[in-house]
Amino acid sequence: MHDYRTDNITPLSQRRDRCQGCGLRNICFGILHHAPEADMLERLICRRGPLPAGTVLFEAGEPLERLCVIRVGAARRERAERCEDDNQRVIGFSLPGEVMGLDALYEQRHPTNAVLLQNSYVCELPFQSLQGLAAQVPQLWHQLLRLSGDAVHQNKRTRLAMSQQSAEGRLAHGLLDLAHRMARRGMSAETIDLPMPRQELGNQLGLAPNTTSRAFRYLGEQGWIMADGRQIRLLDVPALADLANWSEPTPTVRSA
Amino acid sequence: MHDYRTDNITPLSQRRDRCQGCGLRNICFGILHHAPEADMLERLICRRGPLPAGTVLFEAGEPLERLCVIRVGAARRERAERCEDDNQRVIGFSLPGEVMGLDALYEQRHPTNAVLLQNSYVCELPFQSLQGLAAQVPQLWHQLLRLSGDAVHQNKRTRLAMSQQSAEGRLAHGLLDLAHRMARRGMSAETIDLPMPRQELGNQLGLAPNTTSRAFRYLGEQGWIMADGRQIRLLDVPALADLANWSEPTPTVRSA
DNA sequence: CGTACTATTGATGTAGATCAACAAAGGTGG
DNA sequence: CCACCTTTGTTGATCTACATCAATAGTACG
Repeated sequence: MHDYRTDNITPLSQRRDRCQGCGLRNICFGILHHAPEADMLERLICRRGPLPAGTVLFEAGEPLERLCVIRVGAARRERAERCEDDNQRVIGFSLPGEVMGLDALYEQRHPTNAVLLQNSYVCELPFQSLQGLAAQVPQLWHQLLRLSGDAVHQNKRTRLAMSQQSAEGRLAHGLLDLAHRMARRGMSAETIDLPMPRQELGNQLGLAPNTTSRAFRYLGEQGWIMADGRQIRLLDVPALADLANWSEPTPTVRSA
Repeated sequence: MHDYRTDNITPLSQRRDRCQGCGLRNICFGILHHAPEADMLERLICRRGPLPAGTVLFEAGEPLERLCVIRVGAARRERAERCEDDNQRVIGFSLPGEVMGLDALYEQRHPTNAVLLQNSYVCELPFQSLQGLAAQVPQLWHQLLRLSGDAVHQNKRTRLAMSQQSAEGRLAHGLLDLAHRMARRGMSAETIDLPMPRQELGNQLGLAPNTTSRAFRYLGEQGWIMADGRQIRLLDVPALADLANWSEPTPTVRSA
């Protein structure tokens, strides 16, 4: 594993395809689309890729220097300490378009590792520069706070599901969560391409590998989902939502 | 249950005891202590109390109008929908000094109810006004983002504990979490006065009432804690931390 | 063609939910 | 003051969901 920071940097001068699948739209969620400040933000962003699976974006304890958004790919967030059981470390996953690094603000250093699950393209944004820009565009602060606040809420809900649901319910919750988050970014909510092995998904849901397998089988047998390898099709979202005690607009319903 | 907004409002003109156990210090965490802007923030804050236990501070779906900080007391956060099992609704607890409402930013409306567990004193801060002040003191945005980001991380950790730990481990985690959060606000980390019934704490940890009781007994028998009613003394924090797979500075170690 | 890694399936044991009874504490009204 | 009820906590007995152990494929990759 080598330091990825030195390779695959696309010089800014060569890339002016703003908002074209890059992190800009994701970070700003449309706020700056047509503002002149969008250009300024654009200039602060640094794109990197392709980076191979396994690349460490940042490690726990590292000082927060930049926010990071995956353009294409996915990452796993994990605790720093090696546990006896190596599988008990996954804290969560980061999908394309989701801002990574906000949870580092409290201590000014990253609380977890971030490791790429697939070959990925990422955007980076020095936090210092962002602060500078935000001083001129206060809405940017508001936007970051929105994203962060949402993450709080989502995590609370998932925590509730984890502590109280059956294995099948957890899996349903996990799948709906992924679909929900992908739908937000304009990706298909019906067909999920799991960026991680099934077992790792199960593990993050607190399930043993074989329990995960059985839960997948169960959902398939009920006709709620169609699973083919890592391709998961959600056939009956309402049923899944019911099973998972999901209590918000289901993934197919786009939120504003 | 009546609308609490109309009673027990202390006119601002009568209260100039700034930073004296009020939410100001809590929200600003010392940032504005000596700045002239502290006065401005001070003027925006509205204190209320005493409010009786059971008071609904806000309900899910309500638009976000103000942030709220408990000065004395505690609150329970719960889902809006009535489940078959009424106990499966607790999302979390809010302790004195913790900002409530940031999770409402994404949708601009509160995702959960907030109900007082005890007779409490609270501070309120209209979000509009806060935005105005933050425009002049950008550090305030940063501070809010810090708090929110920290909440994200804490919730992720708890989620991990919930999904993978034994009953005793969960309880240990829950107690350490409370102690940790109280210690941050300068309260004792050794002796916890549970603001909620034990069973409700257990419930939030995904434990049945009788399992909660047994877990308490176990921790007591090991000599890790001394429990007398709602008074819990943490006798062996390292042991608890080990059991809970706690992986951060233990409550007695004050973080900067 | 072997060595990982990932997934499936069966057999077994156990942690904890559930059911049920009871005890202690706090409130309320007579 | 005491009878009464509600809330909260404890303890035992049973039952089940899931972890665990173990074996076997299927795939990918060197």
